[in-house]
Amino acid sequence: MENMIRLPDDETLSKLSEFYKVFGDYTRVKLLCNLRQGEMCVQDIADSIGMTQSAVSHQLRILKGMSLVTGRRDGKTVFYSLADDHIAVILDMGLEHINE
Amino acid sequence: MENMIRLPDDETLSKLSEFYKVFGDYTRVKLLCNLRQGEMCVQDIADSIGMTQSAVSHQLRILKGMSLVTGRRDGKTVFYSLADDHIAVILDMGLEHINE
DNA sequence: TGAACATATGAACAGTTATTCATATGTATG
DNA sequence: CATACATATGAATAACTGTTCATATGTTCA
Repeated sequence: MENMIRLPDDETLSKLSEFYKVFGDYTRVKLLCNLRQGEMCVQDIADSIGMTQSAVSHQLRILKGMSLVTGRRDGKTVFYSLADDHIAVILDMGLEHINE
Repeated sequence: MENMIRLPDDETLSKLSEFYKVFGDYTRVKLLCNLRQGEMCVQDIADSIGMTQSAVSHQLRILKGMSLVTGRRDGKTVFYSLADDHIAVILDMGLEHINE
């Protein structure tokens, strides 16, 4: 019965929905797919997805808050990358799902 | 370079974010976790997650529209279940992620 | 230290979304 | 066919969310 998972408690479910919510926005998912290729700095992300620096920074804060990305400062610039493998797997599952 | 995935085009990204958006709601994710255990009818879902029949039905329509669940009618009642394995994998990845 | 650059943040507005309530549709059975 | 039951749907409202604009913080280098 490996497939049987107990129903998570309310707090876990709440965190879970907050976690997925982060993927549920065009800008953020585009941002994540960009980072899937490797780390990028804020302005390059902004240019790549056609968004202002401010908007990207706001979104990065959300992504960082949910531990989807991590930032690494190098002088003036901050380089962001995906926090862990779960994120890439979720992106892949999503892409597979919509390609059916 | 198995890990290298081309950046999806805008339409794909849009679909992708719409897909994840469905997970990004407490009621829906609770609903999905319930269905993870096996198929359920609408009223039982409503009772289980403490929500009105109407609210659940509205959410199920969204979930069905995005092919996250499928419905099977048996007489008066309709039984819903997860549409495919991607959904369960995504739920598992999410749970693993927040338990860290 | 002061100027220039990269990033972060706060407030406000516009657009979106989930629930509720009322009601409609679909199905079985007397 | 009429009633009862399960589910679905439409409209309205209240709450939430993402972007913009202005500005603040942090960092380098002359």
